[in-house]
Amino acid sequence: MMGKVPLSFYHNPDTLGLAERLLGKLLFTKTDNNQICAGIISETEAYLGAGDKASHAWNNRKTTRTQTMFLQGGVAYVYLCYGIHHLFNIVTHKDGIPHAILIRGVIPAIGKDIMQQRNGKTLPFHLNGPGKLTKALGIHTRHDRTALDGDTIWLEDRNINIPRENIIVGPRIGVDYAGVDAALPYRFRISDPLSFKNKLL
DNA sequence: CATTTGATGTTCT
DNA sequence: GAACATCAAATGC
Repeated sequence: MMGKVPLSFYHNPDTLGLAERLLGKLLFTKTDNNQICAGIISETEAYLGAGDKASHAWNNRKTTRTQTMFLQGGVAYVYLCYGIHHLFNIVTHKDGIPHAILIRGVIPAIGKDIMQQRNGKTLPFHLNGPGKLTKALGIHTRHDRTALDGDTIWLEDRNINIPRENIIVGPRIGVDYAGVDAALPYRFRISDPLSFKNKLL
């Protein structure tokens, strides 16, 4: 299963399973300057829509912003957080079910010089933080609703397999407002990204 | 070290 | 006008 991830992958109703399987896949962008960058996904969070208080689409709340999440899986949901950070999510599930997966971390892999320019100074080995990777990859709120089978933002599977014992599952970050749902184990991350440094690419 | 704060803009009440 | 799926720099021990 090499190559570009097909739209059908994102139509899967098992959003939690998808969030885990995204680890190790490559996130590609070809945005502002038409140059290709990619990073290995190292951290994700699942947001399960209507029944999930931490989700923007909790209780099927439909607004201009959240409409994107109600689309069929396989499009980008990009929104602005705290006035500064553009956060990138992947919409999953079928049309009308507002599930999404937030990408919280990547390991820069391709086009690192471009990513470093965007980042300002140096480019760390591990870009941990949802606002940081979008900056380095050139993802902007203008990419909201971008289909992930095009040539602007897409994922590729390069057979990087993350063993189960190297995946840490835990509660999501920054969602304390969500009451009991804040404690749900919907966050997935590679336990020690540094240990993969030599195996990758 | 840990903790607080300032930046900044869109959305929702 | 408050809140917000954040981050880096400044401040306080």
